[in-house]
Amino acid sequence: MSEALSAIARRVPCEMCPLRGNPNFRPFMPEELKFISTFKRGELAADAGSMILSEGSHSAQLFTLLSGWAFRYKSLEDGRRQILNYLLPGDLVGLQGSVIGEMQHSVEWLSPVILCVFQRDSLPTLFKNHPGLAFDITWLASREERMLDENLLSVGRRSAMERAAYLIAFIYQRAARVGLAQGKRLLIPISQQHVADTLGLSIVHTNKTLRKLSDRKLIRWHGRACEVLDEPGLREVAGWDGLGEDKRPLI
Amino acid sequence: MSEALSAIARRVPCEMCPLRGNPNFRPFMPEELKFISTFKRGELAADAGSMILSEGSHSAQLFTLLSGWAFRYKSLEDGRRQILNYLLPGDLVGLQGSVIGEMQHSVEWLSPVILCVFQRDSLPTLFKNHPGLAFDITWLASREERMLDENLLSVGRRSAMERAAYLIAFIYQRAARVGLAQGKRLLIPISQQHVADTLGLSIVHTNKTLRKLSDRKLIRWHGRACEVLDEPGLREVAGWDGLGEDKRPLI
DNA sequence: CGTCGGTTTGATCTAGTTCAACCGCCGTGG
DNA sequence: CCACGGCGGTTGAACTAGATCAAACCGACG
Repeated sequence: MSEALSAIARRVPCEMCPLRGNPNFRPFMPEELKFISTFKRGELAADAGSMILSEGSHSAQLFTLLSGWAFRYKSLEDGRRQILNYLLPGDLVGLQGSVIGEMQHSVEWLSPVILCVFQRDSLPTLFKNHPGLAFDITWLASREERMLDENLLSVGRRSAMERAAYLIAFIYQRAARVGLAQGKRLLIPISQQHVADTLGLSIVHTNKTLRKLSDRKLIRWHGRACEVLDEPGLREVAGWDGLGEDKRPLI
Repeated sequence: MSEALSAIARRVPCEMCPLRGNPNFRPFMPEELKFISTFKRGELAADAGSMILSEGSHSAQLFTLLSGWAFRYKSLEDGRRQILNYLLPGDLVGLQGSVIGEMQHSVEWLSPVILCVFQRDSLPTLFKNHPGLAFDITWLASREERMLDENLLSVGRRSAMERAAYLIAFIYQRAARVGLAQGKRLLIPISQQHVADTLGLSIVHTNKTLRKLSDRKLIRWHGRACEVLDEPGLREVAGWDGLGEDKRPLI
C-alpha cells in the first residue's frame, strides 16, 4: 500500500504542466494558473497495483492524475468486483471524498502514476475566490456522471460483444484525447480480468468475446495489455458514436 | 409533450419551501435563501408520462424537483432503454445540460410533478457570489455520481433477485428521507417495465423475480405501483447496508 | 362491452456462467 | 542452469440464469 508511494521533491509548476499544451484542455487565465499552483501541495508517485484510496476512507485528499492509468471500483462482501470507470491523465481523483467526506469506492493504479496532490482544506478558498475554477470542478463532476450514464447503459442493455467493443473504443478515444495515441500504437494496460469486471461478465466469456474481436482484427491482445487496431471498427460493432467535442478544464 | 406543461402563477417563496422543514436538508442562511429566491424564476407543473428534457437538447434549464417522481434514462437506437436513476423531491434536474451545455439523457415524469425553474444564465452569478451554494451544487453532483456507482455495481454484479431487492430498498430509503413514507404506506409509482429497464433485465424475468419478493411478503404489487412491506427484509436479500447519514443541501 | 396497458404464467431457447484442464511466460530459489 | 510456481490467457464441456415467444388474464376506462 502506502510503501509504494513516494513524494517527489521536484515540483513542476502548473504553468509548465506538460498536459496544458494539449488543445483538448481549455486555456486558463494566468491568475487561475497561479492559484492552482498554490493549491497544489506537491506530487506523488505510485507503482502499478498499489491502492491509495479505499472505500470508507475519510482522510481522502484530492488529486489530479498527471500521468499513468488507474481505475475506480466497488466490491461486494463476497468479492465480486465492479469497475466503475477508468482514470486517465487530467482526471480528478477523490472528489467524492473531498466534497462528501467519505470515499465510497476504491482506486487502484494500472501503471506507475504521478499525481498532483491538492490541499483539501483549500477547496473552500477555491470556491470562494475562483468561481471559474469552482465551476470547472462541477463541470468535471458532471462529465464523470455522463461517463457513468453511458457505462450503465452499456452494462444494462448492450450484448457482451457490444459492451466489449464499446469499452475499448471508449478508452481509446479518451486516451487519444490526452495524447496517448500519437502516431504510435496505443497499449491499454489492463488484463482480461479488468475487462470482465468492467463489463459485468465472467472472465471466460470475456476471453471468448475478446477473441472474436481479435479474429476480426479490431484489437490485439498482448499479455497484460490491449492494442487497438481498428477503432472505427469497434465503434461500429458497439453501435456507438464516440465522444463529443468539448474542451475540458484541467485543475 | 410540452402541452402537458403549465406555468403556475402562484410562486412559493423559497423561505417557505415545504421541503425545508425536513431535517434531512441542511439548514440555510437567510441570505442564501434570499439569493435562491431570486435565482428561482417560477414553478412548472407537468403530468405523468410527459417528457421535458430529452437527449441532445441544448436549451436545457435547471430545475429542482419540488414534488412528484421522475426518472432519467438513455436509450439505444433500436429502442433498448436503460433507466439511470430516479428523481425525488429535492433533486436537481438538468445539471448536466446547464454545466456541460448538452443533455445526454432524457427525463420522464412518473407522477404529476412540480418543478422550481432556475435561470440557467444566473448560474455564473451563483458561483461568483455564493460559493457555499456553488459547493452545494458540486455536492449534489457528487451524490448523483455515488448513486450511479452503486447502481452500476448492482447491474454489473448482483443477481436478479439481489438487484430487484436493492432497487426497491434504495428507492424506499430515498423516499423516506424526503418524508414520503410518514407512517402511511409508501407506493412507488413505477411499472414492472420500469423496474426491468432499471435492472437491465427482461420484463418477464423481472415479473418472476418480483413475484418471489411478493411471495416472501417483502413487497406487494398494485397495478402501476409497488408497496414496500418489509424494507429491512429487502436489504437483507440485497446484501445492502442502506444509505449513509448525510444532510444534503437543497437548492 | 370492447379495448388497452400492465401483469402473469408456461414452454422453449440461448447467452453467458461455471468447472476443469492446459499452455506459455516470467521471475524465483535451489 | 534448471525446476517450480504463479499469473494470465485459452479452450472445451456441462450447466443455468435469464431471454424470448406465446397466450391468457385482469382491472380501468370510454
